[in-house]
Amino acid sequence: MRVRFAPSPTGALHIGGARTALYNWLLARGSGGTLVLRIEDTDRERSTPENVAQILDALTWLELDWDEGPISQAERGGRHGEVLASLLEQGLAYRSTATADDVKAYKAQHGADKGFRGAEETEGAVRLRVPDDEELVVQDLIRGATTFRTVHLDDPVIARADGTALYNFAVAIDDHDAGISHVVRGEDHLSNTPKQLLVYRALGATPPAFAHLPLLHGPDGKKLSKRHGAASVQELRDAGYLPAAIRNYLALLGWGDADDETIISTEELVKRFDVSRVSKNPAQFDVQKLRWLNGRYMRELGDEALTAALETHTGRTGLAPYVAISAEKIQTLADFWPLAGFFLDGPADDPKAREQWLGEDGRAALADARGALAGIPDDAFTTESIDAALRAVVEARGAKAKQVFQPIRVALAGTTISPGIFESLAALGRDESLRRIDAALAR
RNA sequence: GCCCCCAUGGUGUAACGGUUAGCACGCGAGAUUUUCAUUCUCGAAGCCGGGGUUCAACUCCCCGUGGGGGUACCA
Repeated sequence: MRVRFAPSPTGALHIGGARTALYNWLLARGSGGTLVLRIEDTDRERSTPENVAQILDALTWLELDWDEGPISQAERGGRHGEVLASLLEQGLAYRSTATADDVKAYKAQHGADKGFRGAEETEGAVRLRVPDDEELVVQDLIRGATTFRTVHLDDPVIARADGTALYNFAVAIDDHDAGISHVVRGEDHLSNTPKQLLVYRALGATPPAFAHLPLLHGPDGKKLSKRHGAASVQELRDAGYLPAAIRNYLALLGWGDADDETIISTEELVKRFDVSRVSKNPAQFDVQKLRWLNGRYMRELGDEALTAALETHTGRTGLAPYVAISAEKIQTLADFWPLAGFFLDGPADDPKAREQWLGEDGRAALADARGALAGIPDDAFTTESIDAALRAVVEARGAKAKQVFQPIRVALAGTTISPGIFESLAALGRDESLRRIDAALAR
């Protein structure tokens, strides 16, 4: 089995593209086949080296490796020209200067459902001759057979007037030459497939097996965009998601197993993935579920690996003491700093928190707490001893726990949200804790 | 307009002719609790509509409706 993945070099790797890449990868890895990466760079505007590099970078970060490629248009141009000349010579294609308006006029005359048939000229773009009335059947691994009648099909332009190949022509030749057996791509290509089938036929080649994936939408049913959380793999990376979590989420977004488990390792995914079970419905990207899943993956990482990931993501070091006590409170790597940054950068400034918890009562409680904490020797400043000391303060004051704990929290973190208060004090150390409490008391 | 695809709760999916229509996220309630979370328990919420076929239809067929895609000298 030879599977090919052919992203378009638009710069960012869109989530839909990432899912397509994943499915191709799972298919190839699951079958012990080969994954061929080809860049669909027949578009002259978009195919910049920078854009191609970005796509490759995103795939690498997602840990979706490939066996061959990337193959690009530059190295294929000669071959495309060869085939083109041959088709022209055989009369399977012809030159035409017909424009989109000419096609419209043709339909106005012959009927809206009649495909455009041009007259042969000596110059212009190259169009493929489409048979009069024939049924072209796309055998799709997901949808079964889809029939297109050639009467409805316009003679497609396969090359520009300057002889450079267009997508529908180039893909077929490239895939055929690369010996591709499976083409898995977005549903937006389904309607183009009959044109490609015609190219395969002109080549005298057997077409590969196709699988057209449903498209992805944002929460509002519209096209996925940045305001939906993230639209590209690059954005997901910046937002602090883990590749493994994204792979798991994407796999489940449009595919389901008979035993419906939610958390599936990539290894397990490779074993179980089956293209024919891919859903036919377009799916909406749900950031909430991705966040939840990512949280699970982060906690499964363990303190050491999570610390490493967080240090890479934040660009800071010495995070280890704060990671373990924060892990259960964050869902993405980006969630960490707002929660635990105060350990290293000092308390945040939240006037509302101060107002609510450092009023007269709060300060009194804080003063008592300070006394209790100061009574703990420096080498015994542990979660346990802090716990005991503070609970004694709560009891002595006849207060509710939060009436004592929240003022301390605000003194240390500046906000009302932080890791556990005993753990936070212990992580900060006796001296720094007392210093921050004094500072809060002095305000 | 024309061509093609699709249709299970808010979201992603499972069941594929006979089930109280399952699971997960989210949501609501409760338990745990020092905040926020985590974890656990319980709950609300679904087969687009109409015709067939069949003893029986979410499952098969047709029509309608709705959504999506294509219709470029883009990919």
